[in-house]
Amino acid sequence: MNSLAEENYLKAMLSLSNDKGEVNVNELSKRLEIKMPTVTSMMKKLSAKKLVYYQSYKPLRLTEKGRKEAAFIIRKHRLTEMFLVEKMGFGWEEVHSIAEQVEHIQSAEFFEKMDKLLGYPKLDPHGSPIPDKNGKMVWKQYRKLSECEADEVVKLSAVINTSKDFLKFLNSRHLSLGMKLKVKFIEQFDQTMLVSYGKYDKEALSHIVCERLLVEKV
Amino acid sequence: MNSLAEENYLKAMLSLSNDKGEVNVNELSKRLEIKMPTVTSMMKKLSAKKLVYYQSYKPLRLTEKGRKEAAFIIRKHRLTEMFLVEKMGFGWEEVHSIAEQVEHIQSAEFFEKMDKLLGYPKLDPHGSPIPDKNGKMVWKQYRKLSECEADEVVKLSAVINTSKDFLKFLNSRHLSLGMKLKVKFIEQFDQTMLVSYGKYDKEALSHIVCERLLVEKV
DNA sequence: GTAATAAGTTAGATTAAACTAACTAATTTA
DNA sequence: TAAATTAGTTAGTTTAATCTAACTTATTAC
Repeated sequence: MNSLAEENYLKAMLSLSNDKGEVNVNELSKRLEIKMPTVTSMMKKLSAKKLVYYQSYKPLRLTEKGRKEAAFIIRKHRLTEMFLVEKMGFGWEEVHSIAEQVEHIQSAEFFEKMDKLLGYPKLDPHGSPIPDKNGKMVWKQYRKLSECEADEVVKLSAVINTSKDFLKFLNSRHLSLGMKLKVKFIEQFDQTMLVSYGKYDKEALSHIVCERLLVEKV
Repeated sequence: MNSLAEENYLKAMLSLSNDKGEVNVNELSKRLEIKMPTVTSMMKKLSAKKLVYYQSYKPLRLTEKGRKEAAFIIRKHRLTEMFLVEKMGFGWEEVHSIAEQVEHIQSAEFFEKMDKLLGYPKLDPHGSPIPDKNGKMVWKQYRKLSECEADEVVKLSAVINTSKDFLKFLNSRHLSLGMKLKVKFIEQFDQTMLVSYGKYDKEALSHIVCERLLVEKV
């Protein structure tokens, strides 16, 4: 059994690891808001538990065991977010911090029940994939809205940032998943996009925002 | 904010305190399975936080603040048990250990939502009262089945022990809350009771069991 | 009412998970 | 390529929560 702290390291490692499955101590340190020496010593501990490959000054990698345990925590997190939205009536901007706590509950049946009640969902309320019971998780091939060109029409399918503030901002602009967006104009100067969707004809969305919106072909 | 450990001490204190609101270090130590010196030092800490009145060699008492915080944790525990049974399809024997973890979640809205979805229940699945938002909790005037006399007819309204084993035993005898029980005979030798209920005519229930069944007048 | 037992406390050690200060290795830049 | 910067490690400290051993106070039993 892993401690709460250990679970948080594993989860952060999986969500930060690149295509090679590598993470740096520094990145982990920033994400977890824990100083680097503490991260190093935890890596040695997780290495002793065969959850992480650790070699001094080399990038960190999860072992297969570590990756599975991390995926299972993310599974619990995302199932919880879905449950909170679908079964308990929360808004998508409210669920992250609750799920952050619920994900550590030790009870396979609890999450099995959620999964079943939700009808075995594949995506969470922010469009992120829910890992399956074997720890398998596949991201669809989304593009960032910021990478689209003028006149393109796309569907908003996921958001990168799940912070309350960002999601409240999207709510205030009546942006939600599944919506069709049309890029009307891109300001060369600062990459601001003018987008039409729903009742909005030329809504200005900053580059910062457009980089966090994942879209796919309609 | 109180730590997980602190919350467990507060909860145990409230559930163990007698009519005078007193608990002993020893009782707490046994309930929490934590050695007495550790309990003493935690009491000093909680005393510094104005949650407990502590004087060397005197019985322990919660302050009003401590009592409220303890009641709120018990509220969260019992709402969770009710939610697990009513909304997620768990059996009453399965919910204790999950609720033991969920009760520590910090999110007033989460438990407000549960409460609302459940229709503001007054009792949990084991017949224990759910403290209200002000920390008020009143036990109905139940008697133990073991205190009943032959020929009495009563209603099973609550159980004292919520351990999985005990509740599985009750399940195996098809005993559940709300059931009408008739005491047919009491064995003087060992206090075993022969009880009729449902399809059972003379079911033998040991003293140990009868002491854990709370009943009221029909 | 004293001796035995139970309950409670004090002192000091341990472990997990964090920190800072100081050092070393790797990478970037001029 | 040498210097500066950034990343990573080592050593030692801190805090929360636990423990054991030894001691003190309170209660119970004869």
